[in-house]
Amino acid sequence: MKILVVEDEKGLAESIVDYLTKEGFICEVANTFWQADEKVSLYQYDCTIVDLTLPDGEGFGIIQTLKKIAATTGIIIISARNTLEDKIKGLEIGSDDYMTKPFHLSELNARVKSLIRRRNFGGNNDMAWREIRVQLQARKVFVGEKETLLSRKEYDLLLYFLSNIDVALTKESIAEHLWGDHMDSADSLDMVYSHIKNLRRKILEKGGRDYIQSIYGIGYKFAAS
Amino acid sequence: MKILVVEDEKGLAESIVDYLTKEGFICEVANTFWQADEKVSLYQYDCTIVDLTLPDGEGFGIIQTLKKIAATTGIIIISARNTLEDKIKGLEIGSDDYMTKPFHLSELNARVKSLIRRRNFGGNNDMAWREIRVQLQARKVFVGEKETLLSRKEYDLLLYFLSNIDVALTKESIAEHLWGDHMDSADSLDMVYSHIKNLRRKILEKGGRDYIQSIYGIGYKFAAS
DNA sequence: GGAAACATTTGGGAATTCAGAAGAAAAGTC
DNA sequence: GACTTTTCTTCTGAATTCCCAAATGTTTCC
Repeated sequence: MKILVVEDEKGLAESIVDYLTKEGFICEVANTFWQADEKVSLYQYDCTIVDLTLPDGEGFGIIQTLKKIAATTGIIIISARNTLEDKIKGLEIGSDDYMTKPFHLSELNARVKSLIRRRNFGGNNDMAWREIRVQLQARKVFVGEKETLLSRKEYDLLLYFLSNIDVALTKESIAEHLWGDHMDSADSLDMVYSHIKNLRRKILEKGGRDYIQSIYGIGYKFAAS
Repeated sequence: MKILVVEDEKGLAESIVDYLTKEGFICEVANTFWQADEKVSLYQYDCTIVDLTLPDGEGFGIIQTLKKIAATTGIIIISARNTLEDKIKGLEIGSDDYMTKPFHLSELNARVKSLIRRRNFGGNNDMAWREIRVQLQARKVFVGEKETLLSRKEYDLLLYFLSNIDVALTKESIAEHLWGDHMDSADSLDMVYSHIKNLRRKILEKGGRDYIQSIYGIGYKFAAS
């Protein structure tokens, strides 16, 4: 899961990233609205956290822009202003949640998780395809009737596949999804191989079929036969 | 997909080419604006990456020239200058995107892909003609109801044919499309024969008709009877 | 018929992927 | 904090796939 943090205070941005990274999210930071705009149009994020009080622009405008560019991104506003009008306006305009400074990181974390659950998977909290089934809120993965325990990377990888059934994914886009954009393309290939291998093994061990197809020179595809 | 990199710093040019080549693009380099001019007027590129700060000329002029010569080419400017005016001017003049040095190669890659996606209208569409059908997203090729597995070159070749139905393609333009212009013209012809043959075989094997017509002395044409 | 162009076959070699294991890092436990 | 356990990363060599080049056979054109 990838999160974009739009915040100009370096200290705050850093502590948010620290916290959320430890929670298993891939985090990236934009210091200005302009940067945020660019990043959102280039990459996909599961959630965007926006501080409304940045120096370089009118706050509410950017929310609408973000919405337009990437309709799939959930948005959480953080703001120093605590007026009810602002809150309502924020929600009306398209943000999904609203927090006022100061706040506890643990609360932000909880809201992010709740938001991602809500957005990506509507009311039903499972993803399923063939005999593979994932309970998102419980973070459990089943192969047929048997549960298999996946590590964080394996879990993220499986979810990435499940939300891209029958689509050819390049090794690079997989790497980018699992580690963010700070990775050297060359270095990350071995890691991708490794995690693919582990995921395959764990699914096979539970009696599942190997749906991860290798595409020579390209990457992988999750598909039936 | 072919990309032209206009950059005089050998090191930077090389690392860009390395990275994008691994991503599956065909890359060529021009060290000067003059060279770039020539190349663009001779060949077709899906995207041109231009460093504005080359020694041999006024930067913005070349963008307009490129646009005029090859309106179909997407243009990404890279520049050391970070002023807003430059950025705006660049976009006004007809570039599609703007990056400031230094940048991550992964970001450049993302921008190239996003640009190509934009230009090709979504890119998620299928291509089909007679009983040949290609699902671009899944990178699947069907002949009638049967799927056939193509290697990278074969796949590229088929796509080239499908986007040039009923058009006579010279062997040279095919070679140039598959390998770029760093090929010895003589050597590459045999390779073209080879890949043509493999593509033919794979389509015939699945019960398809042979739509690749040889035109003696010229090249090939993808057409019905 | 002869020369040029095209087609097919083959094998070496490069690039890519895989499997196993060991080392490094992180997380959990007492 | 020191220990164990898990996860992540890196490394090695083997296996696979594909690309290319050369040799040979076939067709087309004049």
